[in-house]
Amino acid sequence: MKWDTLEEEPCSLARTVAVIGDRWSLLILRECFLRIRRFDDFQGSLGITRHLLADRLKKLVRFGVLRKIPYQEAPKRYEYILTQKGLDLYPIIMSIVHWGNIHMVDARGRPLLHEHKSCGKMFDPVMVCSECGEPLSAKAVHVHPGPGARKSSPVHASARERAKRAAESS
Amino acid sequence: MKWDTLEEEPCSLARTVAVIGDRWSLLILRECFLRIRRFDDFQGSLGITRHLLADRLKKLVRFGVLRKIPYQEAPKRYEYILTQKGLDLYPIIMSIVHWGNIHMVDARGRPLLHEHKSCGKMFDPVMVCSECGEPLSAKAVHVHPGPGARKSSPVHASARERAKRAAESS
DNA sequence: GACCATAAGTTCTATTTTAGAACTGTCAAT
DNA sequence: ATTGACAGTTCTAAAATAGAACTTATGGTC
Repeated sequence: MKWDTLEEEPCSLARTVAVIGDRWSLLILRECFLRIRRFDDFQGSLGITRHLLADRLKKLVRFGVLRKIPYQEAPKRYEYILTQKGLDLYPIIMSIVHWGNIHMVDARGRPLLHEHKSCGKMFDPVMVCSECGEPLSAKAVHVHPGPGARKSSPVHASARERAKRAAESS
Repeated sequence: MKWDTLEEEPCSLARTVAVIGDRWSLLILRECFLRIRRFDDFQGSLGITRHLLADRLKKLVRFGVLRKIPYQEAPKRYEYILTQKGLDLYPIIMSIVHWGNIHMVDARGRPLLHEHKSCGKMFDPVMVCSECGEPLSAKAVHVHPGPGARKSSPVHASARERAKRAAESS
């Protein structure tokens, strides 16, 4: 599968993965949320090769996640800042950080703590239902095909076929 | 940077990216949450090469995200199911899907809709503060070094150096 | 008994991507 | 005139991926 076929999949996860589904994009975005904006700062803090950094920044700009803003003329220099579309990635970044905090920390504990300015407390992110406000778990969610679903979704094709065969043979 | 150096970074995001930070791992996990469990079903629904699928499943088992459970003897066959550690990835998957629903859908609309069984309504996931329950935004969060932080964090090294130079020259 | 199917991989080669380092161009300051 | 900052580009070697064929174990069919 090529990266550009991924963008066209009838699946919101696949399309998002086409944008952020590689390690460097996610690490670059982490830096963006930590107020890093310039090429050499990304390069220095991440240890990414300059070649790949240029490539990934270009991709994130192309997808509208980052915007190139000039911060000086002569010589013309740009910095990369998050668009609203990019800022909306915050729940993804935070849920990734939170999972790492729970499952991947060593004996020394968390590398970073997060303070919620509104309430002044150190917090963890919690994902809740927009309708009832209760915390979400995989088991409490049922999936339905939406208007953008593919007629015959490939997602369950072979599992469905096995189910059909089982039904026929009984 | 190698994948295994990523696991040891003093950053919960980097460590999580070492586990799920490639397109196939995320797509495999999507299938897991849609109740796909078997090798050929993953292969058929994703179109991933068998080689890479075997490799990624092995990695996810190694990290304790999936567990191999025998479902028949003679010949011995296994299926892959999510551990609790794997189930805890749900907020990550959901926030990725949600971002795609908002920013990457075409004219036809969302491929999938989600129903919250507890309240019976179609919902979107919302990330809130564990302490006050308010929705989170990047701007309302302040980051502090935690107990597992590196002494001299490389994260802001060059930005800090620039700040220092600016201070000295003024 | 020979032949086909199922399931879960493994092996092979060609292509693509990435790592690592060096190089380019523009301007400012010394 | 030289040095340094900044934002890239170019180069080659190493690693990862795609795509297809092959393997192993078993059960069922002609």
